[in-house]
Amino acid sequence: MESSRPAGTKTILHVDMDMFYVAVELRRNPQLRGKPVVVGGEGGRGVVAAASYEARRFGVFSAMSSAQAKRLCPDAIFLPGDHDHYSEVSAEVFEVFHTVTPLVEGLSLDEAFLDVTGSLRLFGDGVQIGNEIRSRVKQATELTCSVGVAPNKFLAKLASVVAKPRASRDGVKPGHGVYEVLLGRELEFLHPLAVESLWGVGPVTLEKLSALSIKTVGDLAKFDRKILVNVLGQSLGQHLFDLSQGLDERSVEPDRDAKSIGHEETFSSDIKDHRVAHNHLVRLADAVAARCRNAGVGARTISLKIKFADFQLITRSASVDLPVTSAQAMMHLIDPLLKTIDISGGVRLLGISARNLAEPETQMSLFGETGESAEDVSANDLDAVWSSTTSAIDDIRDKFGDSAIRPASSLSHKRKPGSSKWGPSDSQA
DNA sequence: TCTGGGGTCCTAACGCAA
DNA sequence: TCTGTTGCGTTAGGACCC
Repeated sequence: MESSRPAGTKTILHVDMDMFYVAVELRRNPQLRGKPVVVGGEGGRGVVAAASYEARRFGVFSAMSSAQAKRLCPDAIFLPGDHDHYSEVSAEVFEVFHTVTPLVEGLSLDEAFLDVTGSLRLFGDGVQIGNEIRSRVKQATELTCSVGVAPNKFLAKLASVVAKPRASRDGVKPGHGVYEVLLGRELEFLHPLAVESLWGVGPVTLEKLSALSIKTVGDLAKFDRKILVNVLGQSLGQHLFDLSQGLDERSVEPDRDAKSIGHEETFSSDIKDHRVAHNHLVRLADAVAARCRNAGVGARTISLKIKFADFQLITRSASVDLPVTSAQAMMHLIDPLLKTIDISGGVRLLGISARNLAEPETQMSLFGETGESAEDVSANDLDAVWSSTTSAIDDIRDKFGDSAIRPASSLSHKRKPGSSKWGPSDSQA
C-alpha cells in the first residue's frame, strides 16, 4: 500500500479538538454535561467563544453576541472562560501529538497540523495514526478530537470538518472521528463543496465570487485563472485557484515564531477622556511589554488600535531603530499618536500591538526589577507610577541615543549609504 | 440587537535614497 | 547639478482565521 504512493506524497493530519473550551469546562464540572453551556463574555458587549452541542441545537454558535445567544437559548449556562487553564490543557494535548511526530504546527490552542509522513512505517497509515491520536488524547485528557487525513494541509483541514460531530434540532450526530481524503480522489471530495469552505474565502471574497456565479469549488476550478487574479488580486486569486485544483504546497512548520504580540480591550462604556484612555493604554502596554520580555523579543513597531463608538476602526503606528521591551518606551511612541486623535465622540476599544519583533538590546520593565505588573496596581495609582518612571525614558536616551525612541516619521532620513538591504552602495564611485 | 480578542497576511500609498 | 527610475521601508487599512 505504502509503496504505491507517488514519491513525495505526504500524509498530513489536521487534528481539531471537539468544542474545546466547553469540553475543558465540562471536564472540571461534570455536572454540566448534557446541558447547554456557553463560554464567553456575558456582559452587554460579550460574544460567544464556544458553545456545547446542546447549545448549538438552539442555533448558538461562536462569534455570536452573548445577548443574541441568550435570546436563542435562555437556559444556557454562561461561563466566563479561563484562558490560562485552557492553555495548560492545550499543552497536554500537544504533548500527545508529539508522541507521534515532531512535525506539529499549532494553529490555535485547540487545533494543529501534523506531518506524519515519517511515522507511517511505525504506526500504520494516516487513518490508523488518526485513531491512535484520538485514543491517546482521550486517555491523557478525557477530551475528544476529530482528525482529517489528506495529502496536504488544506484538504486535511476540510476533512476534519467532515469528521466532526454535528448538532441539529434533532440532536447531536456523532462524526466519523477520522476522515480521510483518499489519494487520487481529492477533486471528487473537493469540487461539490461550497466555495466558502475554502480557507481564505470570507464574506467579502464570497460576494465577489458570487458576482462571477462561482458557488462551488468545482465552479472555481473551471473558471478562468486570469480573470480570477484580476478580480481578487494576484496573491489571493492564484492561491484560491490552486486550492480549487486540490493543490497546496505549504509544509507543516513547527516552532513558528510569533510575528506580533498584542492586547486589546472593549470597554463596558465608551471612553471620551484622553487621560483615561492613556491610563488604559499604560496597562495594556505593560501587559504587552511583559509578554515581549518573556518571549525574549522587543518591538521595533508599536501599533495603536482605536475603535470608536460608531465602530469605525483606525490604526496608528510608529517605529524605532532599537527594539523596545518596556511599557514606557512603548507609551513614548503611543502618546504622541493618541494626542492627534479626537476621542470626544467616544472610544469603545483600545489596543496595542508590538510588531517587527527582534532581539532586544536591553531589558526594562515599567516597574523596574520588581516584576510587579500594572494589573496589580489600582487605576488611581497609575498616574503616580507613570510620573515616577518617565525618567527611564531619559535613561534609554542616555544609553542608546535619541534614535532609540525617535518616532519613525524621521527614520527614512536616516538610512546611511551602504546600509540598506541591497548591500554596499554601488554608485559611490 | 448588535458586532470579542488574539493573531496572520496582503495591498496600496508614500517618501526616501541609490 | 538636476531629473527620472527603481526598490525598499513605513504606514494604514482590509480581509480573514480560530
